[in-house]
Amino acid sequence: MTGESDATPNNFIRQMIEKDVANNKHNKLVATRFPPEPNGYLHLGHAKSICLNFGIAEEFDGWTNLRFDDTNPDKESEEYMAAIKRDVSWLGFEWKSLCYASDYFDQLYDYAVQLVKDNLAYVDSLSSEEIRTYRGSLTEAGQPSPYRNRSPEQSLELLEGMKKGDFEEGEHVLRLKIDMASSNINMRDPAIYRIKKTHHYRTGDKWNIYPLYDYTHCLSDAIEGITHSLCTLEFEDHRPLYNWVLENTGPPGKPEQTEFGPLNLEYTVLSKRKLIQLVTSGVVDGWDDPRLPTIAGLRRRGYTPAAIKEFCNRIGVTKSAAVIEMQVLENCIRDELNETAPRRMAVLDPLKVVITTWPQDDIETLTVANHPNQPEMGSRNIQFGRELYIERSDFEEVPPPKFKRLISGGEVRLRSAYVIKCDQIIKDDEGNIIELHCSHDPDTLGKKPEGRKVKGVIHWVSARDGINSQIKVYDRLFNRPDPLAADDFTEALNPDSLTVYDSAVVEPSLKGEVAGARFQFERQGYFVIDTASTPEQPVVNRVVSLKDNW
RNA sequence: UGGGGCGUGGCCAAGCGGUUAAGGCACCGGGUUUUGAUCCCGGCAUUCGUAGGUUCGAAUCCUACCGCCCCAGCCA
Repeated sequence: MTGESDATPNNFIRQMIEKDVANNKHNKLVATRFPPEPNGYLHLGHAKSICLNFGIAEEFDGWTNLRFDDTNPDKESEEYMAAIKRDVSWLGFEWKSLCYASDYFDQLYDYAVQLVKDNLAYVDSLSSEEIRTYRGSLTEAGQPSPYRNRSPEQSLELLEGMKKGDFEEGEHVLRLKIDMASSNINMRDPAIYRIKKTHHYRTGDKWNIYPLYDYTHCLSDAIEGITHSLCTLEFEDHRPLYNWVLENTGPPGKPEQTEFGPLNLEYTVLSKRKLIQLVTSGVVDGWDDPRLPTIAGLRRRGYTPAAIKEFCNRIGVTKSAAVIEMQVLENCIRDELNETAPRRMAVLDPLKVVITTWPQDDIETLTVANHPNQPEMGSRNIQFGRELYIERSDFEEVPPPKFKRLISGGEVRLRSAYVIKCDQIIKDDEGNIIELHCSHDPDTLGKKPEGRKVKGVIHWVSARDGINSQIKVYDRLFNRPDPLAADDFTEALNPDSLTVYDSAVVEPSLKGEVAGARFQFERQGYFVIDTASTPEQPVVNRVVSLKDNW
């Protein structure tokens, strides 16, 4: 692909790992994990993490686990797990092991029991509101819970009761005993187990308590032998806790957490919570709506794994909170499809043209290259006849300055065919242009016209042979670059994010193309055959427009 | 006003005491072109948040200040 970054992506994490390997750290092993919670579909932000985790392990001959962080059965589902697996695979990555945090529930519980015995954890019986109050604030130290000095024996008994289901949700919680006065709020005796009597899709009804993230994640990393635990910036404050748990439980592995900046993209949202809101409210048509920055949405939109990976390369990995412009993403898919997509012609908004100088029933077969600079992509035949369709926007009665297309009395080149001249405009009673009568210059097929210059070229489709297609053109989902900065982000939704062209006409060669096939419709953009296509009528999504410097 | 981070052109981002301060996206020219695309050529930071300091030499080291992001779930 043109423009593809040739160098290995260099960033501070890669440099750190390179150093680790050189220093024989972790016995030169680079083991990473991609640990999504199965509570939604993956999006571009996850793609960045996936490319980083799988990419870096691959580069250093290590491995990567896919681990579901399934510690909150209230929000998680198997549908999401299936979608996540499909998306990671589609991106082209292979995990070493498919893991689940729930696989470690027994071990996690054993470690918790040991922490209680070591007087490093206790059962607190304060309500969640009381715990919040006791925690203090950003500027005030917290106060110890009255239950903090409960004896290990008593805590153990209560913990056992919590596990067996003797208590109601919220009655007790298991907390680490660290430092209520810590300037890092995460260290003020964080809860590590809560009572939750929810059925778990993997462990069934075995557990009435479920471990929390800070406790689960580091131990899961250690148990799996992860060496480099890469996560986003918001967990930076959690690193001391991550290390505290590992130091005080002593699992076999010694993973180290390193944080990088999350992805932000203009004119969209990359937050599972916000995305789920758009999906459930019906603002968009499911998780794979082509307007969404989900992997499933991008796939349906016509993006390729290579383009998404290239995007991840181009944006880099740093510790700053970067906001990437949409053009960076768009240019990745343009660069790829410019090279690989066969060219076709399609008219989204048809305007009929009658070539009055062309005999009524004559048909001429034209052989047209599938790609202007790649002859190896071959050619196809298209029919030229008396009646054609051109794009309504390619004709102007009162043209703006520098308009290079068809005007009254003017000439224009029909792409791969003849130069025509507009002789007459036909209008209906209301004054709408319904048809154009043109004459053609028979001496302009494959050659320049004699004695004059025709600068415009427009696309067309034969009225007799063209087939109807539904073409969907997408625009940005939000009309401001930072929708989350609005009081209510749904108010920033772009009402014109989808335009459907029901009477589009495409070359007959598009008939029967399989979903996922990509083309360039000349002068317009790159398009992909949608899964909703039927053998009779192709349904086509616009991936991205061509650049338009006019 | 506690703690943790981040500040290099419009947006990303290399840079790791001695370089004319990479590269991509965007933008502005000019050339080729039967896609206003692609491609090609050229332009685009005397300066690295600001102010001091160290040094023969600072985007890189030190100090202070300024700005922005994250943290007070029994979410992850």
